[in-house]
Amino acid sequence: MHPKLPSLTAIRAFETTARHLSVSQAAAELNVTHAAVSQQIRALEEWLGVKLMKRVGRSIALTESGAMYAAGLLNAFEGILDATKQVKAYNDTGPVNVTTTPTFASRWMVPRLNRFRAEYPDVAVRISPETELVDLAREDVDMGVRYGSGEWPGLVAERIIGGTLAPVCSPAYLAKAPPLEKPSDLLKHNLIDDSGPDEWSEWLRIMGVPDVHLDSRSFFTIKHLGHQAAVEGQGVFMGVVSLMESDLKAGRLVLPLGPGDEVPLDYYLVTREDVPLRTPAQQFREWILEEACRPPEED
Amino acid sequence: MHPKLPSLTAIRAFETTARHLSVSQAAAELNVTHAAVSQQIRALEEWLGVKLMKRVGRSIALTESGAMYAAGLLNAFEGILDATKQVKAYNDTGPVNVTTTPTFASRWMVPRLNRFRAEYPDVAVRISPETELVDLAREDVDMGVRYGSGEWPGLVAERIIGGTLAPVCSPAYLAKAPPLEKPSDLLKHNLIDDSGPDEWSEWLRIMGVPDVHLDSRSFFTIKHLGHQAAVEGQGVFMGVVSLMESDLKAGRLVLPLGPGDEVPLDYYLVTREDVPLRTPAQQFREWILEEACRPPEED
DNA sequence: GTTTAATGTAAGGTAAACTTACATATTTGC
DNA sequence: GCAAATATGTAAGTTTACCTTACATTAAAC
Repeated sequence: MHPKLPSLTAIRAFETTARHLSVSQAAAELNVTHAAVSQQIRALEEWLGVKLMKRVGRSIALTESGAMYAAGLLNAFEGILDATKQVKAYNDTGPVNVTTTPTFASRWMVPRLNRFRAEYPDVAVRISPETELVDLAREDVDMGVRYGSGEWPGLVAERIIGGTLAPVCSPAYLAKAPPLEKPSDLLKHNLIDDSGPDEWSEWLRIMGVPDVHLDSRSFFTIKHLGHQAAVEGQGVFMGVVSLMESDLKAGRLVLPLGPGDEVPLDYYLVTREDVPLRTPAQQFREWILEEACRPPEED
Repeated sequence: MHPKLPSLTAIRAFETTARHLSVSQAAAELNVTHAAVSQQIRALEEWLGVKLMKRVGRSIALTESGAMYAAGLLNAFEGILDATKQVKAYNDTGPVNVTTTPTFASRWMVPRLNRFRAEYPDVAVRISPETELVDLAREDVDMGVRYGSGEWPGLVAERIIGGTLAPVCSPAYLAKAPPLEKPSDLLKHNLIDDSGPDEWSEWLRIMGVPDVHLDSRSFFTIKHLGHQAAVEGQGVFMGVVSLMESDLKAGRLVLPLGPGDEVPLDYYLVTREDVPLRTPAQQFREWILEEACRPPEED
């Protein structure tokens, strides 16, 4: 009995040539000579009994049958390539790459990492604090931590901690500053901002202080260090309560207005829906989700 | 630079083995020895740096990675197989196979086939009159002629001729039989049927003769020869007007009640939506559609 | 415990695939 | 319009990837 499939080498030679519409370029891609490719195509045509390509001037073109065949094969080879990439990625034992916001990294992740290291000494983890949102489809990223509603298309989001926002300041600042008893009082204070004015105005709008026109001069704009500026008594900072627990417990910061916002934004661990996590990343994911349930500790 | 893909021979060996979960069976399918397959798998595992299969007792099983990889490859190889089958089928110059109803075949198709033969002497055509509906997905069928509404999922339907139904009988029969002036008169006649009672009762219902209880004894049931029985004066036959044109013109049959039905059923040429017609079938299709527009001729 | 039926490994053989070399065809440039 | 440049096509010879043969290993069956 005849085999069901022609030589795979021939099929690949044809597919590559069809993609480039050039025997020479195909040969270059396959690291062989053009003669090899040409012969493979001829063999395939003989096996099928069908002419797949024709010479047009000094280049080549697909016949109708060839175009049909190439379309099908293109798909199939892409499938093989994808599957191969996926297995290799899945078995990559390199460091787990986690992209996250700078705040979450420094206030939540880093303080706990030593516990992970103790539990899984063989798994290397690389935390990349990124100001901008990183596309998880990037090959060098295993997972991310995002602040938002938990709805991201194509991604699986698992809640880590609440994202309740509240204004905070140091006890010293509160003592010597103007009264701060209701949200609208905030307008007379130094508002520290480390990302953009949106957080403040959004929060004020929700708390019933509408039509606030905050121009950029209303702020200390200190990139990524707003929290520290608040501790040092430079003004009022808008922060995520669950990321300031240790400062609140230690009395370095206070909540003059109490936590009261209902913005439904939280911190989520996000992973790709379509690609399975490789083993070390699975371990890190499980650890994070366990850690998220753990009650906060004294420090 | 390393090639992007491992040896395709190795990939196929692995895919086949994964499908059978047996090296020996895979070897049998590939027409090689088990040792060849075993070595190919080992080579693939080394190339990937990933263990894909493990020995379990005296047979083998897939590892997690192996299962993942096999699933992707299975798809891809099926794609290659399908594409290959399709090109071969597309370029098959064997006879065009047309499945159709016996009536349409004998009354419309066969009388015109000599014209097709004259136009395309190299294209062989095989008409298969089938009482039952034939699945067009069958590999040995290029197209079909079906009687119906023109709506079939997955199929392209192109109208050939109208399917208007009407009772017919021979002039001699009409002369000596009871009067036949309105539809309800039919109940006193010999009704010839060659498929089942449905056509008659459906037609009578539409023509405003409801609640007719026709039992099988009301009929001459003469399989596939009803038309001829009518010509011979044995009773009234329910036929498709456009398939009886020559008899009507020649006076062998008459329409005692005139053509009057509005059943929206016609004869359609149907082809598969997902598979392109091979060249000879394309030619036959075009010829049929041209012929459908042609005015009827004397004979 | 021997037999049987599967997979794994190593050494050597062979055919498929590749390279080299030359032929052919068409576009480009002068 | 002719030579040069740039493609692809074909044939003969070489290489190497793949396969076979032969034996080892393992576990289930009897």
